[in-house]
Amino acid sequence: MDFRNNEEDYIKTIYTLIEAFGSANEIGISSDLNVSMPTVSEYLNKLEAKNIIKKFNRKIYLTTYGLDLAAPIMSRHRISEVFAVKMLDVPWEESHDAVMDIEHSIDDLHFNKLRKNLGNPDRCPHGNPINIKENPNIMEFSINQVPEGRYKLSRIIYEENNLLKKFADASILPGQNLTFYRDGRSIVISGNNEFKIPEKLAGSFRLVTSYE
Amino acid sequence: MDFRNNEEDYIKTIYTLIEAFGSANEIGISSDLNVSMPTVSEYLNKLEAKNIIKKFNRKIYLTTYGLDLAAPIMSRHRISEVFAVKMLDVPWEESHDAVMDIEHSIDDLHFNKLRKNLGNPDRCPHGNPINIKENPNIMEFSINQVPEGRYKLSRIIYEENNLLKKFADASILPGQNLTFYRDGRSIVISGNNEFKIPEKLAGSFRLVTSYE
DNA sequence: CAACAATATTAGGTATACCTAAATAAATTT
DNA sequence: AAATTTATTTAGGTATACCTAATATTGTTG
Ligand SMILES: [Mn+2]
Ligand SMILES: [Mn+2]
Ligand SMILES: [Mn+2]
Ligand SMILES: [Mn+2]
Repeated sequence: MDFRNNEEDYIKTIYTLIEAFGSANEIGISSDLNVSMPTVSEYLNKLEAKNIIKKFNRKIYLTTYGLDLAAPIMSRHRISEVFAVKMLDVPWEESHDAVMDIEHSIDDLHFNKLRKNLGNPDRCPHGNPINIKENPNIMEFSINQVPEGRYKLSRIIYEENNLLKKFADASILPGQNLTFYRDGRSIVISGNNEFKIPEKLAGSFRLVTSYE
Repeated sequence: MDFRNNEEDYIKTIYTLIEAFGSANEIGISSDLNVSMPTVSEYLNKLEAKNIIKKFNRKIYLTTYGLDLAAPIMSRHRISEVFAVKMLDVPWEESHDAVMDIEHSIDDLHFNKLRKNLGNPDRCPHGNPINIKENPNIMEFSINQVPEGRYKLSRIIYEENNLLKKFADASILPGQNLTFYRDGRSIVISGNNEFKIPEKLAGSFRLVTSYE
């Protein structure tokens, strides 16, 4: 009876799952928001009735209206993460979890001031754009689109704690280089050290060609 | 169905009313928190059952335990106000209202980091101490304790929007000088301009002798 | 001191976001 | 195709913080 998610949390989670993996499903939402499946099912009905999401088969998508709602939500989330890193001394890999209350507690007007006073960042600590409607104009690929090799990490879309920790431990933050190779249904990534992640997560991190 | 107060809000409001006026009552709490009288009555029963408050006649006080709870709550509130002024460009007289969500959304550990990164303030923008258990060792008086005349404003405990605005408009912020005289049941205060406030509020602002 | 005003409480009800247990539907395996 | 596993929904219920209308209590004052 402690954490209660609100509409913004549902939209944020759905947006992120779609951006990372193409669509969202109820299991993913349930595990990201730490609520039971019936709770998700029920909540999605509300979002559907409000024309925020649409389901095809069992895949969940945001409507155009839903995307319009998502833009400022993602922006507030990502500015909050920059704030957490710069003003609360939170390590970048923990910043996603650290802001889950803050992001709802400041309005857009004040978030703009905060962003300015933080030096006008345009990416969150994980490399994701603060303005999702701005096309960053970068040639980004997800791991399943490119051959094994060496790349620069552009961003990590699905900001899951354990995943982020692995990157942090290997000193691979956005902007840094990594090498990867496939091992069956897994992907082995190395920076300062090596770690393995399931192929399912491949869509979540985006790479650019490394010119170094 | 938008704003919902939680236990911290009730404790903060009760603490403030007691500090400003000696005790709290249900009407004061109701108007400060914008909730109906039955809601207050009901909530106070819970706080009493939890040994946080105690009623004598109709006057409400915090227990020792309640005061222990109030200390970090007031601290978070007041650090939030400094943050609002410095990082969100909020005018000092509006900062109290601006932080009503923020103050609940950051834990003590991170509030300490924030405070440090804000330059270790020890007062909120209204002059009130961030650490309420530290005795500021200042000879402070409320208006009903001193003769008419010229004083330095030390702090404004009851941070009510209209009240703060009057001080701001007259350019009297904590640390600045004011002159006052009595006019029946009102008090007339002047800084850059003159305004009148009901005697009831006298306890809320504290003065020190001005040496200028 | 009765009358009126101010303050507080009771009674009965709402919305939101949760939950467990059980049922159903869809996708994978044997 | 039947059996099993995975994903989703239904049914029925909880806690928290609110509300209005009505009633009771206390304080003030003519
Ligand atoms: Mn994040
Ligand atoms: Mn991020
Ligand atoms: Mn305040
Ligand atoms: Mn203050």
